[in-house]
Amino acid sequence: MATIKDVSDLAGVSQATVSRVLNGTTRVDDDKKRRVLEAIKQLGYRPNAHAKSLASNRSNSIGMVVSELAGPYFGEMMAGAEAIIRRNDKQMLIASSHASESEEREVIDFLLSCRCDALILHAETLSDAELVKIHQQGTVLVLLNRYIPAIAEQCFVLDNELGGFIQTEHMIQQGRRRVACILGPQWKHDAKERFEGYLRALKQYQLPFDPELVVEGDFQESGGYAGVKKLIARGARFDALVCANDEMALGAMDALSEQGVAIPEQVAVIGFDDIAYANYVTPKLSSIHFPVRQIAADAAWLVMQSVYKMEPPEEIVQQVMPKLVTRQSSNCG
Amino acid sequence: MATIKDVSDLAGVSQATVSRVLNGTTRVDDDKKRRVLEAIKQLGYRPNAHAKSLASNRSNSIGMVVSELAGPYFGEMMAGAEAIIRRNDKQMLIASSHASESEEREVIDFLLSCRCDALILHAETLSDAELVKIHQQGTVLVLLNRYIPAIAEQCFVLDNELGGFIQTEHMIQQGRRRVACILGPQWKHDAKERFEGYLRALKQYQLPFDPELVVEGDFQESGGYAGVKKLIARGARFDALVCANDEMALGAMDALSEQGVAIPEQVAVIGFDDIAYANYVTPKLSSIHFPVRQIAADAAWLVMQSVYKMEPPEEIVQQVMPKLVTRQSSNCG
DNA sequence: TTGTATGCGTTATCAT
DNA sequence: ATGATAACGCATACAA
Repeated sequence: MATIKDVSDLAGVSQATVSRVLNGTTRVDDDKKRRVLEAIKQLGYRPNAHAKSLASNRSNSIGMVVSELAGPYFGEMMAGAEAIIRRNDKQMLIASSHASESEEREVIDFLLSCRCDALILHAETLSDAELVKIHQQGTVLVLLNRYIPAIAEQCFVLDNELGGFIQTEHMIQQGRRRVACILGPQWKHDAKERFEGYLRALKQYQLPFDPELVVEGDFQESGGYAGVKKLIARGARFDALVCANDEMALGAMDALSEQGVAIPEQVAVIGFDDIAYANYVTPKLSSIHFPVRQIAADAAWLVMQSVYKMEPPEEIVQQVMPKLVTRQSSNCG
Repeated sequence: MATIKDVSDLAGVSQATVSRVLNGTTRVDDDKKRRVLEAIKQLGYRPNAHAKSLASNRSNSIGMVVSELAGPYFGEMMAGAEAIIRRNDKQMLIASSHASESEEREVIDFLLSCRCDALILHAETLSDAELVKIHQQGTVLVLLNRYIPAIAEQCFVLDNELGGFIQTEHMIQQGRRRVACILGPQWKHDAKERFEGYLRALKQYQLPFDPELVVEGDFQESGGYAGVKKLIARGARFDALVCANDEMALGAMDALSEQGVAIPEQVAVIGFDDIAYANYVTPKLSSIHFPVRQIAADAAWLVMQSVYKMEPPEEIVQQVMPKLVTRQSSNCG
């Protein structure tokens, strides 16, 4: 592949001049400029990004880490960040960690090797200390759906506990008294917080906590399906089902239908995240709205601002409040 | 950030020696090796990927272009490729084109600037000639869901026409005679081919083609919803609905339910792609199985093979046959 | 086994 | 405005 030297030779100018017309740093004689552009086209020249980064100590790229590349939640997250990054003519490098600690460390290492100008992380497994350390070593980083007091200014979060509370409270206000719950993996911060919200709601409305009504899932459809099967197998009786995310709620609804349980008449169901498909199942799924796309976009803006001095069009919101979205599955359709 | 020189200084060896223990190219004295590793840890040294690529003329990265980062179809595609790439210790760079010609060209340019060792493309807008040209210029590239005779060995495809035929035939075999169809954007290759399959099925079963029964959508849920509204508005009568993808089918089912139309009793519905959610809507959606994840994985293997001489565990399949998956929406639940 | 020296393709700092 | 030339951080051929 052609180099800048090939271009300068063909155009009969110095490498420096080629670099100048490429980057527009200094004015260049119109005639020479034409010759350079001509040579570039003729040779099919493309600047080598590696050489550029090496020389300029800027990669113009933002690294992003998500748990999975597939799935509605992370899809929205990636899309939200990318839109902003691309709008500002930067590039985004995406890597997935599969929520494994070793992989999470590995991909962050990779992105640091790429000398990303900043990192946007959905880090689930790394310790607070480890993340703080990366930040202290001089890497600009932003955290999604995770709060670490020491670097609070870098965190973008939804109040998961309140979300869990709202879910549960909604069920109770619909007149339900035996509210079952399918939890997310309890080692995950958000899953745990959502569970805490569930507990607080029960307490506030003076309903007894019954461990028989609670099962832990994996945030996947299959986990929700299995969760309902488990509840039924243990003979649990419930008239409402709070799910820690929408995907499990879909699986749960599938299992309930299979058992001939009417939703919401016999069991009201509510999810969390408000993914697009919540609106396309029958009955439509009530949920807690989690504006992931917007949050990720705001996170990207924070990076644009602190690294490249670009100004965001509106205020950046780092703490967003969960919002109840009622649909048919909780009898409000 | 620390450089290789900092490490060699601290360890009291030459830069070359550090490079050697890093890459394991030559045997290094155990003691020196220890000192180097110690220095690396102490300094928190991370090799600069840019310098590495520049010096070795290898980036160890595969570029991937998809139309969107969000959505079940591309999510599966990315996940399928990434799994294989990461298993072989290479990295994947993802970029999205939003199915716009200028953006598609732009992101490919970016990936070429990154000197990716190969490209995996879901290219919808670029001309055959343009893609062939990239290939001829020496870039290893692989095409997903697109067939270009000149570089057939680089193409991974599903027989979309046959898929469209099977969809339609299935409806007819269910005893339906007025088969409506919500098309994908007709400038897209796959959407057009699927439509051709629809037409062939009608012909083969001697059903008249009625333009009133056909609307063009945008491959999104909202497009499917709007499509049904349009059909109803124009007074079209139909007892089956073939949708060019699942997402439009979900939107269509939503619109039908809203109108009080019973699925499948009054109108049978079938989608295309067999996304995960097809199994979680009510009634469950019949579809054409499109193993995107597997195809993308195979595509990645082809790259691994041709660029890095890695051997795939099984045979790489570049042409896959569409497979009918019957569920409740077509009365086969 | 180890060190030295050169080159990779740019940008940036000088002169001119 | 333009041209040399020295970095940038690493791999590698060559010498020792």
